[in-house]
Amino acid sequence: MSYHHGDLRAALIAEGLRVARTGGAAALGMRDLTRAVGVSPNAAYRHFADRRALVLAVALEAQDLLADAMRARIAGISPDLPPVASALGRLRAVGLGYIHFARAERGWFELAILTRDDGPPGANGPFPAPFQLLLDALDALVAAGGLPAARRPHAEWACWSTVHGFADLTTRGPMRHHDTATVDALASYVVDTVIEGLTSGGTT
Amino acid sequence: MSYHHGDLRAALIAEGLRVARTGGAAALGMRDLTRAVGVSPNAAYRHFADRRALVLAVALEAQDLLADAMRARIAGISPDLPPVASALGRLRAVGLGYIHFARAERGWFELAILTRDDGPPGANGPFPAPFQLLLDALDALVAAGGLPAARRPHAEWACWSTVHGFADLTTRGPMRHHDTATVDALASYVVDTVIEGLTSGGTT
DNA sequence: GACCCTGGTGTACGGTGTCAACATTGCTCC
DNA sequence: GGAGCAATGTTGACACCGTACACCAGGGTC
Repeated sequence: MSYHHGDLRAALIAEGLRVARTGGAAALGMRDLTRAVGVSPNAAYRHFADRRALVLAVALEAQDLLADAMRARIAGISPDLPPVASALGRLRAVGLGYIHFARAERGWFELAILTRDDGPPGANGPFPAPFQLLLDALDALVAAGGLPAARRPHAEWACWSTVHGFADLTTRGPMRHHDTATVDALASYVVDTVIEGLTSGGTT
Repeated sequence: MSYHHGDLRAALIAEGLRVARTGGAAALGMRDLTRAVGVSPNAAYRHFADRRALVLAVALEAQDLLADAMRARIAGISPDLPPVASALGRLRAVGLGYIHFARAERGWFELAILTRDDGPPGANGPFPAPFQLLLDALDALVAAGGLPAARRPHAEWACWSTVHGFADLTTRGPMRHHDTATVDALASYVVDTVIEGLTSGGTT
């Protein structure tokens, strides 16, 4: 057995992703991961400051997986649709993709929404990919004429709040054990409700 | 010092509530709590099956505190308002009370939204008090004529998703470090947006 | 007074994250 | 090609955790 591992950092992240898929962040133990990779516990400290750093590294990968899932759903939209309908479909896809991923991959989702505490989003580096997809979808909706420009500001927070809240309620919360059909129907309803609130004339 | 404690269970919960206020659920350690109360670690096991059970017991108290905060906010609504405006104000108070509590008392909030996994809400015993407040507010809005009865079903999930999502985003999520004024403004905007989506005519 | 139930104590086990000191390897430079 | 060195691994230890097991103090009841 070779003394050096080759790429221990990558191996730990890969194994972390594997076990976190079903076990969530709690399954990412220093000793467990190093054991699975076939290395002594402290070897990990050559690549990660502490457990938290390792978890965050795995979380970044999970965030990419979430973004991929959302993009895949966006790609499934029929290309020959009128602009507004297309933009609306894309916005819906962003939300429903988020929700579907949360339910299909709870462990990964738990990681994906983990945030390192280094100020507001976008302050250090670009926005996280899933959030950027939402911003793009909203901008596209404005460009297509499906949303008045005056109502664009802060719309991302309304959307993200609803979608994220629904995802949380149906994974960790009280709707955890509801059957898939019910949850899917509710997801559509909930997403449509925010979009309705966004697009219809209001007070502010 | 008397051999028997008197009411160790209550003492543990009280101390738990005290430390969880700033430390969240993670601060609820068997050894820490028993130490603080002046008792041996294993004494707790006469009253709680395991750590999880203790945390859930404290969580129940926290849930009551959340409900109290929401009720206090509801009580602050001007009594001489037209019925619809009053009902709307009450619904808003439910949402904003939830959000405000989440931000003012993160530790307690983290506990309050903890759910034991015993089926859907209401299946075993009554609904949690905070959720019941939401149901009541929605029903009252229908009674006052502010929401068509046809649109009442499932409305609670749209409301709860948005409000809970916003609470999560502003406590654990990316808006964690935004200043209070900004968050307060966004909270109103977001809550109003769902209500708008609920009350204005839609597709379904 | 003998009994047991309730609610505490002490000790111990296996687990964790992490620190400090040491060993091994491959790369670089004279 | 050998010396030196940085990178990367290992071993051992520490403090801490949740918890199982055996034991014991006190109060209530027959």
